[in-house]
Amino acid sequence: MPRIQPTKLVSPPPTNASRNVSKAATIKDVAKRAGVSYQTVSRVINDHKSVKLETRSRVQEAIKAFNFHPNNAARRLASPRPTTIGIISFGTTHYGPSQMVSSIEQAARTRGYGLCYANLSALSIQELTDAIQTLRRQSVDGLLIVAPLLEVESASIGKLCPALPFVLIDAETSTKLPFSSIDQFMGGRLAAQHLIELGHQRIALLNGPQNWYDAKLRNQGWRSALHEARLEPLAEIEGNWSAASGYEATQKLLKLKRNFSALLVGNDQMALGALRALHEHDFKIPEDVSIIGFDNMLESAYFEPPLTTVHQDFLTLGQRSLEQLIALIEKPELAPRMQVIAPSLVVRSSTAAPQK
Amino acid sequence: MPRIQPTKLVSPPPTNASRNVSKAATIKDVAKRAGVSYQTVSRVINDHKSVKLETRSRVQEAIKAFNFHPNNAARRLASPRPTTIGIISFGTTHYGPSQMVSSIEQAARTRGYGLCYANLSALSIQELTDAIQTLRRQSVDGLLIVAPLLEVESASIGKLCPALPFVLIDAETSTKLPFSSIDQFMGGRLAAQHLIELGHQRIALLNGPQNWYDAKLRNQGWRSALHEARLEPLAEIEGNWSAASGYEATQKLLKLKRNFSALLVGNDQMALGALRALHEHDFKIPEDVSIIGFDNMLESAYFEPPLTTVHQDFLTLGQRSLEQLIALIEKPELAPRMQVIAPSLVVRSSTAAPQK
DNA sequence: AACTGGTATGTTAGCGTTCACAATTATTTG
DNA sequence: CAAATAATTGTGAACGCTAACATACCAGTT
Repeated sequence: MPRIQPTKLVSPPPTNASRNVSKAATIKDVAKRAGVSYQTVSRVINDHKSVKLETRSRVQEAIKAFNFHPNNAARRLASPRPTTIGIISFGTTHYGPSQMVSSIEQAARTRGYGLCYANLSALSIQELTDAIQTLRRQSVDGLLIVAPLLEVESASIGKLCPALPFVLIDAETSTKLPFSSIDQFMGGRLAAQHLIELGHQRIALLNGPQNWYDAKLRNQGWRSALHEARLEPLAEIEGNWSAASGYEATQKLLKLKRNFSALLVGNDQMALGALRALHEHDFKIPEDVSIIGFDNMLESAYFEPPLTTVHQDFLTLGQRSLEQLIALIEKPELAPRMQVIAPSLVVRSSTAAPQK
Repeated sequence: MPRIQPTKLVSPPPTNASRNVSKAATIKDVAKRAGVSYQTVSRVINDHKSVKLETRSRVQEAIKAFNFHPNNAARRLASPRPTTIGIISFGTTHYGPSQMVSSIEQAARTRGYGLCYANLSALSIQELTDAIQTLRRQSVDGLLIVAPLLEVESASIGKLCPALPFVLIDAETSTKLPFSSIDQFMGGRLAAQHLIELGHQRIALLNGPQNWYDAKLRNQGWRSALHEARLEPLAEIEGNWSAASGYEATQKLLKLKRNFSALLVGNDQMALGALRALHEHDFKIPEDVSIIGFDNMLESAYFEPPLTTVHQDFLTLGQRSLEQLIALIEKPELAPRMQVIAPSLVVRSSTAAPQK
């Protein structure tokens, strides 16, 4: 028999059913169906020991029936247990950062942490503040910052993150903030030493952008090794990490006619551009010019010729820094303050002894 | 005067102060300081109109003083307003996916949404289920899935995401699930047509991994154009997107001695490997062999020689699919179901008419 | 029989916010 | 100037969960 609608209701509010939003089941729905109190359901969810096996399975069945997922917001609110970490990255279209982000995500998931993500579109305090704000709103329990910050920015993070543990990755910090990185200085030295051992004396530098901490350190590493061998760089020029910039920088370098026999390059992508420029001027690599990159990106073994470079283990770095952050969150007093991973040299076919 | 400790307390529980956790300020603390009710503070936070200017600024001051950030967990719990979207990605070390993830993050931030992130380490239903579960726990309001899922997986997402809006990006779906992509088939056709117009007839295919939807479509696009020109592929071989696999595949192809004059390659990285292999066998590019890639990754303009390829606008794709998801969340009935972006051909120096 | 101690469950009170409404004050209007 | 209206502020409840405590039950001790 059709029910008579009260005439007042011209347009009834859309029911959940009609909007297909069908409010998610809660712990109470599950409890009712399983015939227990909601607290028991909570115990099952959290793997609490003191629940009878039979009750437990009954609850689990109900959970499945409702396709129930505990509401994380409520959980966070009710319990101080940390559940989410935030990651701030910069330049994820570059090889290193993107590697790191995915290894961190992987590690976080296995440790039971969720991940919130913010990306910097520029290296400014403003952007950084924004990103931190965004993540704070997500109420993350800790922050992993994968960005080549310089001292100024690093220092301000402490202020931006009161009462929020964080780990800096590849950032400059003299002030004992917790950080993790690969030893860029050492990497630079490895590269330069390799050229020196081959007998090169006329060496030019193709730097990465000097507002990146990594780029600065690599440069210092190169210089340190050169200096030890009583050499001076023949010329020096700066790119922005891209192959395009490597190409242009090398063109400029060639115009200088300084006649270098080897080129130290800030990363593999710029090295690719450099190779291109040298080829256009009919230089043979490595006979006429030796060239060495940095990063050991997957592709560099297939450059023309395969590139000698410095390998960085981004995966390990990502994992280690996550561990460090979790330690910092869970037992602040025991956490290591800093971690540095050593890079290694990968010799391929773009370097050789100079021709006489 | 030293205070005498009660002897019972052997190890006092660490106070908040000693752990430097100093519980974050809440809306009530702010209210008290500003001399208003907590509701008024809430109004200020949410930009509600009916708050007197003077009161508002008083509250804002208090907010600053406490460095107060609204607790998102509580907010979510109390209000149905969506705040967070989840992104599931695969293969972020590749050019396309990483581009997309960062453009999506950018767009989400400006729209006021936070981003939770999960990465698939493999293309399996298991991994997918895991990732969705992880994001569910974060109680995201919608899902963006950047993964080259095949029909099987796409279909199961509907079941895995009951009552959770999502958009598939670059996934195969015949069943009208909301999705967004770049027209891979058309891209394939563009590439093949270019070679055909140059006069090539002996064309070999270097496919991407055929369990990726993109790779399949590109292949179909190639074949469709070849078929129209009454051509058959001379040979066909499969790589896994990496430069390494492109190198190996090309070596195998060369062993077949099928004497191809042009090579259609599934992406730029494999094309890099192919170039390397061909150079090792002293082929001149493009005189002896023309080669064309896919993606137009930043580096491809600096390959040896600069690579002709198919450009995909990942940034736009990322933004559009975010818009689509937000529409789906906010007004489900008005949201577009699908979006397809056209790719374009970029001609550089790796293609030319075949030698007679 | 009364006590211990364990195991299994239920009850109460928040967590920090927003929502719907009630209450107050200021401003207009007839 | 009273009444009506608008602007502003406050109150109670609710969101879904967990923590801490309270209760009930069952051995096994003394």
